[in-house]
Amino acid sequence: MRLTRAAEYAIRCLIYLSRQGQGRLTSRQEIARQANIPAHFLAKIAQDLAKAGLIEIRQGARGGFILCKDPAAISLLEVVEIMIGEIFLNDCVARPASCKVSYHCAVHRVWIDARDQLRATLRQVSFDQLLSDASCIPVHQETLLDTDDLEATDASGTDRNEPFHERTE
Amino acid sequence: MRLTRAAEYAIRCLIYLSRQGQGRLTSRQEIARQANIPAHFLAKIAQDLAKAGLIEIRQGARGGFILCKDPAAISLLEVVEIMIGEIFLNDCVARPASCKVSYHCAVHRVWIDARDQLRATLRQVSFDQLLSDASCIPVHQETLLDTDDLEATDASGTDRNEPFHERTE
DNA sequence: AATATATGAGACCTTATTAATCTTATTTAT
DNA sequence: ATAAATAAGATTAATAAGGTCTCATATATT
Repeated sequence: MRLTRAAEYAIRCLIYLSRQGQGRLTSRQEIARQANIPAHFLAKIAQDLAKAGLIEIRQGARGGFILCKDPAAISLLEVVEIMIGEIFLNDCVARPASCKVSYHCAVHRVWIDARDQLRATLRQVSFDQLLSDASCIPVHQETLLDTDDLEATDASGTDRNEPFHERTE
Repeated sequence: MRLTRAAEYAIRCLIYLSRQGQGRLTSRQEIARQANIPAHFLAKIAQDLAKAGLIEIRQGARGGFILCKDPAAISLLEVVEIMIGEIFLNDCVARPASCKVSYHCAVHRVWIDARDQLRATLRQVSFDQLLSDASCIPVHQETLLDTDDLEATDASGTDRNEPFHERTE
């Protein structure tokens, strides 16, 4: 009963883009590096986010991602469910057909309530509330030095606390 | 983000045993058949429940499971966490070490809150509240006629829905 | 004591999901 | 035209879920 990595990465990606500001283009490589997301994996995640209309993907040289919506208008629930599908906490809620008596079932009702509550909690959180300095990813500080063909150096995330040091080859 | 089948089966098993009443022995086969649980799988699940002290397992001829606690004293949360481990909704809550700034992280706080809320909801539900007629498993159907050679049928239908059955040691 | 009946414990297997990665396009700035 | 970037989907590796099987052990009955 755990969020997937893809969803966590999507949240990190959107936090990063929200900090950049709506409408501003950021390269996939930069996001991958700064938010510590495997670059190729991020490409796939971005496709889901684009399909849902949260970001626009710009191809070609100097391409990247652009946040389409106001961070205040994007809820955490929205992003989570784009990535993992609608939240259900148990099977008989997800597929009522699998449970003949579901409507009357006491257990069923508990899970319905729990689910509704969880979704409400996540729905109340929007991305403008998630931009505080000490968030999951380091605050971007114009590290626009060109690292060319460098893929996200996974490197055990040693740069997560020090996002501002120059990458001296 | 879904409950496992093992946990759903455990809940069904305990509902069945709760209906039988605390202290009353019921064979694994009967529970498996009535609550629609693969019998061998139930054996494995029962071991977890026994280890946690919820049931006692009686081996040998005329063996089976015995509910050790008052259904009112068993919470849904307890059973769920016996089966799937402590509930965490995301990784950085489960393993704070994986997230260097977790204490200050806004996203982290949301998941902490959501988790606490979910656990509180499940904690409030006890098994005596889950015995209503139209629950996930049928109420005491005496359809034990199909399997002839079975004699663990426990003589007559004295298993009414008395929550507090006298302990017949 | 011998036998039949039950479950215990854990190894084993199969399938599904997760988490990436790789490869071959396609698009765009210069 | 070329290099720089992402698109899209196939492929792979690792992990977990869900269930099955086998041998061991315990108990009631004869």
